[in-house]
Amino acid sequence: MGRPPCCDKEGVKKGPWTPEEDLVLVSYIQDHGPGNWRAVPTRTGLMRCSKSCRLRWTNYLRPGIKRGNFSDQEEKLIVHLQALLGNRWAAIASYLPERTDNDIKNYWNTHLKRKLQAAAAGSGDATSKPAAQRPASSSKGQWERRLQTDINMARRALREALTSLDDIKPTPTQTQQLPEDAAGSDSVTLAAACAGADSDSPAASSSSGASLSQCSPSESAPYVLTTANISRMLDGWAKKQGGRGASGAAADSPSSGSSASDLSYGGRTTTIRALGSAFDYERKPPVLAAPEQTPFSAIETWLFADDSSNAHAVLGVPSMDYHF
DNA sequence: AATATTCACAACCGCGACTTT
DNA sequence: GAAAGTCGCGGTTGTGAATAT
Repeated sequence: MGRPPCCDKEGVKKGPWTPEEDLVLVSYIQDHGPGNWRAVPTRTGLMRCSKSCRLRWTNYLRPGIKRGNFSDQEEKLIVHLQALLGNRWAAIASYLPERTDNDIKNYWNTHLKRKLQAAAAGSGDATSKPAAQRPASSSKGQWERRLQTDINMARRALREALTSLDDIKPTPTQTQQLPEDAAGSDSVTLAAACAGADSDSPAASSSSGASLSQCSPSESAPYVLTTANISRMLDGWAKKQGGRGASGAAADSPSSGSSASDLSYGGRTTTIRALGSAFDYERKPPVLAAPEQTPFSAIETWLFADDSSNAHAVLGVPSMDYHF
């Protein structure tokens, strides 16, 4: 039932977001939480379509997002999850809570795909062939059937990759945990907590933003922006500008805790000061700290458990034993 | 120094799935 | 059950920065 595109209305702004727009959006979500995106443009006065607002939030403004420089671990995890899941970026992103599906997709398209193609050309190893490179003529149903036969192969490859990283991977007790005051008394690794919401079913392969909300026992908790998160967000802008040789004055002082940031944004320079007072509605501690390590423990547990039926118990995902 | 090319990433678009009426 | 509305996903594009010529 065709519906008109949501963004073809006159007066709807497109293109890069300004800091002012970001602040308006963040402020609104701070008060109301994400969701009901349809209402966001009218209630905030933003001349953006609802889809654009949602995208901006989930891909850029949402707290807990790590930007830039994918680690070796993350890279390997993405490669193998892509082999396992195909181009289901939202599902892959649910295993990397700090990364957005868009980020992962971009990184895949710009770095990893090329890398793998070069590697495949060198080795001719068909087993490492990404799912995206499988014949496009395969229907989804056919692909799903192949998943069962591919899965052991992919798991083995992932196990090997992670085994080679044993020296640098965190111990299970070092994996990221939700702060007790935000997540309740149970310590739960993010990977496990979020994977529980993912379940790899089409209906549940939500964006990482949705996963966040599902991870939270309290609907509003993950979206509370602290000054630290906002500062980090601004540092991201500044770093980006600095990294690209633009006029980001804060580029060489990441996470400096400075109360003022000079930001070059869309060709303009904006100075934002005293964000703490600008975000007086901060009420709760950050739910997601900025961890240095990607949580692998649950995935590894699953991998090293030869009984694939344990997957749902370990990761909180449905058992993979499909019946065809 | 000027121009062309490549790279990286934010944002847009179309579609399918899901929900509501 | 059908229609309409909304949301989320994946593919693609546009643009600015970096690099090469």
